[in-house]
Amino acid sequence: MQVTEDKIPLSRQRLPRYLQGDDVVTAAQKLLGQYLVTEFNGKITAGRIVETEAYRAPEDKASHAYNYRRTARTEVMFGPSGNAYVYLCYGIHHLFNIICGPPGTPHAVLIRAIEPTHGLKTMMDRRKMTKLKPQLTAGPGVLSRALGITKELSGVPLFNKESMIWIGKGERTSFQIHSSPRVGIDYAGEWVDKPWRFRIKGNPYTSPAK
DNA sequence: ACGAAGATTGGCT
DNA sequence: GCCAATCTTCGTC
Repeated sequence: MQVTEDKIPLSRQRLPRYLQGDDVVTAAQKLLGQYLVTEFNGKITAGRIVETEAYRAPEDKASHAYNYRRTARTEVMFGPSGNAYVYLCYGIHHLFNIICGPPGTPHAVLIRAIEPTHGLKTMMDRRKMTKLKPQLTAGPGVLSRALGITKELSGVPLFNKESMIWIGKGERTSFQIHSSPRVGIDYAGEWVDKPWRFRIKGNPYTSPAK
């Protein structure tokens, strides 16, 4: 598998308007094709976002912030849009979200998969992999591990000049978006069926279908 | 080669 | 007690 590095711009950007409005479903689609980038100890790792899910609290039962539920964990979702929300799943996996919506509205977009583009060797070291395979970053838990993202980063701004993590502007390329129901939320009643999972059609780095 | 099944931990109600 | 993603192991083709 060949991946071309370095040609792709990873430049930081200012907080886009679509993250501040109340349409988190559109925001989840607009984030496809952009780059999720981290830099720790001078090591840059990045990948193109190829799969997302929208979470629309307070109405959305599948969200941790359903019905404005505030806990130590969810508190950052009530903070500024454009910040990170990172939580622990199964006590092991750190799942990365981008906070969206008008002030006080706890919308979020979960990043479910990226296509690795920069720092492949560093990512494979972190994942203890010797051969490049899609499972390097195809899945919300493994992508965080590859990029070095942990819940310590929950609440940090993604659109300022200094963060160790940011959203790099993607080049304008055309692709088809495939939408389907979200996964792992069987308890969420009527919200189970909303087609709020978005993926770049045909991309091999999207997480396994269910 | 591929799929199903089982084991695993922390945050919440 | 309920919720969740991934790795490993063990079938079957």
